Amino acid sequence: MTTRTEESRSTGTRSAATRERILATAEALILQRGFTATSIDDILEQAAITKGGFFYHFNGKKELARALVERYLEQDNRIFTALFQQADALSEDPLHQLLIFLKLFADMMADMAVTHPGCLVASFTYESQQLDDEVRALIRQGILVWRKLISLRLEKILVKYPPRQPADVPTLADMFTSTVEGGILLSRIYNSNQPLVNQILQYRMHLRLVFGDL
Amino acid sequence: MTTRTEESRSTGTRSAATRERILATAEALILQRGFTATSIDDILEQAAITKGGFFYHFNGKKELARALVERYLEQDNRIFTALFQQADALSEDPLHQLLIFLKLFADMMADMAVTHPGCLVASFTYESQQLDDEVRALIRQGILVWRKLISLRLEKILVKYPPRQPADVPTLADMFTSTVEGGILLSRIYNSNQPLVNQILQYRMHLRLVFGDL
DNA sequence: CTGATTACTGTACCGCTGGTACGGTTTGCC
DNA sequence: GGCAAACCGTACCAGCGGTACAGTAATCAG
Repeated sequence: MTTRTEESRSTGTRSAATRERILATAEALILQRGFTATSIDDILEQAAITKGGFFYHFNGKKELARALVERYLEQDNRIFTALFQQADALSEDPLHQLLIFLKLFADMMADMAVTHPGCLVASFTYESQQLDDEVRALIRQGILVWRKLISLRLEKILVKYPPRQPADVPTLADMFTSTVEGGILLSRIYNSNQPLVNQILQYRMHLRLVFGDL
Repeated sequence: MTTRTEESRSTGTRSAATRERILATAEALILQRGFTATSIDDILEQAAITKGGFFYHFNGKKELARALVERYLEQDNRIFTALFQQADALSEDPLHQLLIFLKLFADMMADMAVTHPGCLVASFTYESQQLDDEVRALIRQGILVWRKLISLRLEKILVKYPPRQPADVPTLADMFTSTVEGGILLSRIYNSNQPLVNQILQYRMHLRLVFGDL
């Protein structure tokens, strides 16, 4: 009955696979419905696991939330790192590297089959009261990582390209996060990835204008 | 016991006052905790009303949501209209009018005593599964109004100011919404209004750069 | 092959709360 | 003083998060 998808043969990875199945299912459901609106029973049903099994892996819903945020930030980090590596391989110039990264990112969003499911960080931020301080700290940490990622590149760019207007690096870096989160919201409302893609490209144009590349 | 705050004497405005009290309380709570996580009982307690009284005014939680969105969009509209009127009084030039509007808006956000409570539109978008199609339509409608408001002004600007780069009006208009929503999210996470203000001003700078005002 | 450990299943249960319903009571108004 | 509108009080129930635990299947060490 429990249609196991037969991943992870051999070693003791069975546990990890189940855990991952729970996390993936929970993330999808929470992005659709929100954290509070997603019951544990909902997750159990879709993940084809029993309550006992669930509580074997997680002590409760809050610990699930914690694990979800950690997983999400790690995933996100992997994606960004990969895209930056690609971009860095295509140019030596710090400005062009960042511009290429943004183009690659926009392309990736455009190529998504379905509408962007949303960002767990945003979803949790709007229900932060239901989560522990620890989870909130994790989220803030994640945002700061994104800020740092872009900031480092902006600093390098500043050295080479005098900005057309005085540029505040943290604000310009935060603008990336702001653009993505705002774009995702628009995409959810318009039910299409296009707005998200457009906003990312607009942010890209902003950087080009600020650093006199146009 | 029921500490009525003794507003609205005389005429049959008692009902409207109660209704408004419920709505205001509900909005504050929902922005803090999220829609699903806000129980009717929570609202009853803070609004000093009983369950019976509540259901006299609203058929249920979903209808409350509907009323909240309507109220929110109306409020929002009033604020934007007022700021635009102020801006239009200060300049004849379409570009400068929009720039002044953005400055006024940024100032308003900066002057808020507490951290921006969040946007109901965003909050509901992330829990849209719990709402009727009607509410979702309302939200989309609201977003489209904002787009239109800015688009009309951008069109006028385009006539006078040739853009430095080909400008897509809807995308540039959506960028306002995206900036505000993204900024609000940042402000919630950083627990300060500054990021929101900074993002609005950065959007303002983007427009200045695009339309060659710098 | 065996036995121990891990990784679950299945079931039964509990306290609590969110949402609904509705009969009764107060208040305002002609 | 009578009639609506506005509001109170209470009762009800499904469903939630969480617990407990006995039984069973998979995995691995020796």
